[in-house]
Amino acid sequence: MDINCENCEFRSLIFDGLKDDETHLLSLNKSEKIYLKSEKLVGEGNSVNEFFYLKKGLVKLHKIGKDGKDHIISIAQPNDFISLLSVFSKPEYEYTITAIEDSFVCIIKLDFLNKLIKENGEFSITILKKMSETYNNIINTRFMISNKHLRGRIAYIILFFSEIIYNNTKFELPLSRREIGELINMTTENVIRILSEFRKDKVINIDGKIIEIINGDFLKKICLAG
Amino acid sequence: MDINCENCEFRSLIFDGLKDDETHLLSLNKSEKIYLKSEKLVGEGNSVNEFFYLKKGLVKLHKIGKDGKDHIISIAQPNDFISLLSVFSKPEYEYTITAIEDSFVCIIKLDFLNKLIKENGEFSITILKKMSETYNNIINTRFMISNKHLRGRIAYIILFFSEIIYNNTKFELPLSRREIGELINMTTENVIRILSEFRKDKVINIDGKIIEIINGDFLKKICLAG
DNA sequence: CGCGGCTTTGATGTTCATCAAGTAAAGTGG
DNA sequence: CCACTTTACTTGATGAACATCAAAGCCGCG
Repeated sequence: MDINCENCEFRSLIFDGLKDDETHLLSLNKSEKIYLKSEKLVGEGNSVNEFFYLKKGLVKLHKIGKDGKDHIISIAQPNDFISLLSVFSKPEYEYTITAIEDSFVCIIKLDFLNKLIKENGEFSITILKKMSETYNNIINTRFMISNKHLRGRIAYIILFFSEIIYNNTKFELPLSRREIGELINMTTENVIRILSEFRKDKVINIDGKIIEIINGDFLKKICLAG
Repeated sequence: MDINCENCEFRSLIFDGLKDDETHLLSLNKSEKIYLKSEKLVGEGNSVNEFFYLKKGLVKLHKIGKDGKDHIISIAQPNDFISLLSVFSKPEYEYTITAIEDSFVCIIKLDFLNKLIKENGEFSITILKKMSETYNNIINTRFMISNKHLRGRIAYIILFFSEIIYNNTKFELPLSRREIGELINMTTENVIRILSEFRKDKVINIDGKIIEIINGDFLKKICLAG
């Protein structure tokens, strides 16, 4: 399981900036792990001493609201630093991270990462940029979703999985209807209602969790219109 | 106007970590400026080559949505790095920043800041932490607001200005009713309606933009209840 | 003085959550 | 492997929360 980081095919642009000796040290300070679908990587309140890098799979970042219901903050995909949100500001995770597909994760000791940042100026700039992008992405997405009507949100989420995650007009939803509601702020019933509506209007085909986009232009129009 | 950074009374914890010669260089690479209420510091699309640090006053970070309406993302207060959101990930600002009170700002050249980050490892960690906090704060606030009913949102915003910004149960709102709506996602009419309701119920006093909290416990209850 | 922007209140309609009820699917224990 | 329980999915009916529309008063400003 333990691959040398020098040859890691997944090594992101971030770690490409490291010097050879640093990359070698990285090999010694990381571990790798597979999490199965619905397995928890970290829980809200867990102490932060590692840094998770998603190589393969899909995870959700979520948190229980004061209403007692679960809310999904974002979906992370391969090459994302999935613990970026909590790692520098708090001693404990503010969110729970759960695999929504079988996921292959690279785990780096936080002490080592901090050392790298302190010693390698270029690397620290790269991390700053990546972090800024990650956060901006989340804020922009949440902003967009909260300004859409239900039909627009469903259109958005279908296009998100089709274009951003699976790069295919036909794909299997990694989330239940309830989870989709938790992600885009609507009730399970309405998720189903609007999916059915799109099916009746021949915008998509639905077969359980398999979604196929028939009229992508319409979805894009609805998504933009809000 | 140009004060040496060594003696700057506003110098935040961030810059306290600098070495003496770096602090001196900071003096040479910064300028200071006063923006009057409703004056724009930067506009969406402006190129990012400076870093703004708010010494005194209050600014809003906002952006035009696809609906053509303005939306306020967050309010920044003294000691905040107000351009933190765009500065590392994009060549242009994604948001507009406008003073909502007369504001005193310290402007640092971005080149110099990048140099500091590369050369001073401790400083780069401090910036990472500050950035993480800023972003987390925004995400948590937006999350909280979007999960509240209108009355809860108004209660929240009154408490926000009272407790976080002005530290006083009586204060002058720096925002118009419309802007409050833009900040907490509701229409101007409903902002007014619920403020009036709170006034009738003797929860607050209103005199134009002057708000005085009478029943703070009730506000806290409503704010928490959602 | 008149115009536009801010504030206020009331009436109306739409969007959406909630409630209810039923079917299908999936996990659990004997 | 089957009965049992739970969880996911689905549809319809109802009502609450909220946006929109309309109208009027107020104030600052050219």
